Amino acid sequence: MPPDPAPSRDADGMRRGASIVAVENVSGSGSAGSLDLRLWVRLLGCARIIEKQLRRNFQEQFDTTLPRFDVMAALDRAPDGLNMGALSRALLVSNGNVTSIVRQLQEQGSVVARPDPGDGRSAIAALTPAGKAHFAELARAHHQWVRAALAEFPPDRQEQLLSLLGELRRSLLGEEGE
Amino acid sequence: MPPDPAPSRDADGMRRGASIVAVENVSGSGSAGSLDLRLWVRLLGCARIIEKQLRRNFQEQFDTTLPRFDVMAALDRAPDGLNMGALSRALLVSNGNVTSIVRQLQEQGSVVARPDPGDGRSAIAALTPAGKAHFAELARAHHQWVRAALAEFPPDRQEQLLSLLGELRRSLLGEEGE
DNA sequence: GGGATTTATTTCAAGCTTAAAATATATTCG
DNA sequence: CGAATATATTTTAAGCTTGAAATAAATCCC
Repeated sequence: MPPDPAPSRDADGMRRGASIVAVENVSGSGSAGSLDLRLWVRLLGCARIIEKQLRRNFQEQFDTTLPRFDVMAALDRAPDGLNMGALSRALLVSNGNVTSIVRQLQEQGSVVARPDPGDGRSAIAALTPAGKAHFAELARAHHQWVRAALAEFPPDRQEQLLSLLGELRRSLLGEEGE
Repeated sequence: MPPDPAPSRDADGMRRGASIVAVENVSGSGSAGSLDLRLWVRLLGCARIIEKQLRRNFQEQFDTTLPRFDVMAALDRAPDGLNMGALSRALLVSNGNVTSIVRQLQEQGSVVARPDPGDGRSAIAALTPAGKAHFAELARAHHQWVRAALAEFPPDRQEQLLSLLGELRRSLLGEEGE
């Protein structure tokens, strides 16, 4: 039998957070890459660092996942429930994806799905009381994790960044209101 | 037989790009949510919008994926090749993940793995000439997509955002050099 | 009413992702 | 040398993700 009870001293099965990072200064002219490429790489990198922490926290502290949290959050804001299509639109994920996540939540008792009286094709998913309570706990922890992640980044910078990202988002989407 | 040859008029199996978006103003005090939560949601949203476009472009125009591109990019910058561990560290993904992506690239002829003469445990992966050529094409397209995505966002804003994200990244990581 | 079309959802195949377990090869040091 | 330990990698189980195909129910319109 192996003599070490250590949980995992093997290779590194946990780092993550940047993917495209490797693209930094590739295919560009100089060694620094072009402005737009560098911006994209850095944006993705920051998002992944935080996302990774959140995912890990959800897994370790609540044995759940970010997508499940997303679905619960959407349902929490819809007291009368939502059908699959509405959930899919709210979360911007594919329809088939919602199916399996809702199934998980049903199995764990956080969600119920009742047939839509007005449309035989749809069922309406909603949080159970237990699900609502569970979500409240998750949301509190989630907010705390985000706060902790951004704790060293001063509020005035946060304001600036928020505003700049708002501009970016508008330019990425329609640019309506030019 | 169904009379329409249309590729897909069914439900929406493609939207995506924000996930956590649903959390906007949840569990907060007011309707706007706290600053840090809003910042996080917006950051993730922007990253996903671009990421999604890139992924779709890779799929549709080159029948490949972002992770495969990442591995090729890392190998392109290492003329002598890299072993799995180095790749895993460079890309910040798990070791097991690299294994399967490299396998795909080997099967498609873009990568070869030769045994490391100095270490029997390692094999060194490197781009083949065909892989190098293919990557050059992919990188050109990738840069063009990023440029196009950010085209409406003015360069001075890009500079500002780049710098602010640099600060954010530093604060997320060590904060070394305070 | 009833066929054609549209809409809501599920199922499916393929691929990414991780963490943990399993292998296999080095390295250390007694 | 040889056992203990460390390192490199693969395999595996579980879950997310998408897009396409398959159902099934509703709507349109002749």
